[in-house]
Amino acid sequence: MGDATTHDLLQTRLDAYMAKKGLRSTGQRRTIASAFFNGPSHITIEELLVRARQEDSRIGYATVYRTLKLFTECGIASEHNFGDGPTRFELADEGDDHHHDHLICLECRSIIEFHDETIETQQEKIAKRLGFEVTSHKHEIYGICANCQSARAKKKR
Amino acid sequence: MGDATTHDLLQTRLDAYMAKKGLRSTGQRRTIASAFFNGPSHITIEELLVRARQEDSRIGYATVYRTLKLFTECGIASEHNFGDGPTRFELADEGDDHHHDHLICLECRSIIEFHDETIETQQEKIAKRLGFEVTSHKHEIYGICANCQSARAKKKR
DNA sequence: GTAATTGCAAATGGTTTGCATGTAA
DNA sequence: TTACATGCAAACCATTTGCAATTAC
Repeated sequence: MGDATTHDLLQTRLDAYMAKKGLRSTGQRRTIASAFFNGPSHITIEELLVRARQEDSRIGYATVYRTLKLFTECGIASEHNFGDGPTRFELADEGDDHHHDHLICLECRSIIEFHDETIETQQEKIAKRLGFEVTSHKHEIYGICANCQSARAKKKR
Repeated sequence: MGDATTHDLLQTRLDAYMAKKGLRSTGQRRTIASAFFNGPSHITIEELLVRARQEDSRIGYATVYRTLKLFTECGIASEHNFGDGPTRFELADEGDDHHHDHLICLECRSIIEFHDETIETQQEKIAKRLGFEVTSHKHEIYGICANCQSARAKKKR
């Protein structure tokens, strides 16, 4: 993840989607896409706006919202809300077999990604048993990360 | 779930929490508690307000919010937001071993609960491997329920 | 040329809060 | 009698939308 190949793939998917829908490749969209591809993961609209404005200071709030909605629709971005503040966006997984979920530290708000085939499989089994056709899922584990645990232990001493 | 025993248990936990914090047992709180215990699961603040007002028409919006925050804090309610509209509340599970998660139909918005020990265990394993101390988790599967699938099939015919 | 796109500001929806009044203990 | 609780309206925050001006194709 994060290499040129991934970006190319996602860029291609975006281009295809825009072509199919008759959408236009504008300067703002290109700037926001670049900020999104090159910025940190789990980025917010606000953070993205700051980065995009370094390229083009006239970019507006609503445009970033609209553009990220577009990215999500076409499948190159996925959104998560981890229960505090605003929605965060990340590059989409490249396929079902690459899907990842998150552990979120309630103290420092750091985010760790994990992938677990056992859970994915089990989930499918449950859905099938209940006659459910799965579209997507959200699996978030909240807790205290290793770092914050030792910081706490230190404080107590 | 839903039997008198469960309610008694939760009521006791609520009373204990209020006593400990020096909070008062008011008419509004009793009314809202009763509406929550006897109403449908996955209820919204709005729905709860309507029900509570059948008992006491002067109950305000903010009071229901504040009361359900109290219920959540003391552990008798748990909240979920399934991505559309407002937060929904349900009676808390009675222990870690009873924890359940949700399947949500994107078409009819029905909610199915499931419990899976394999997933719970696997989740713990992942957290431990990453040095994470788990506080809570959220596992939601979104898709199309059996009913809506057959309704779709019928439409196509 | 024309339909898509943008920026802005205003609107929205869910939730929280300040404050004067009411009430449980 | 004195905190705590309540109702109301206003504030808040993230997000969406209407619209006139702009721009890609």
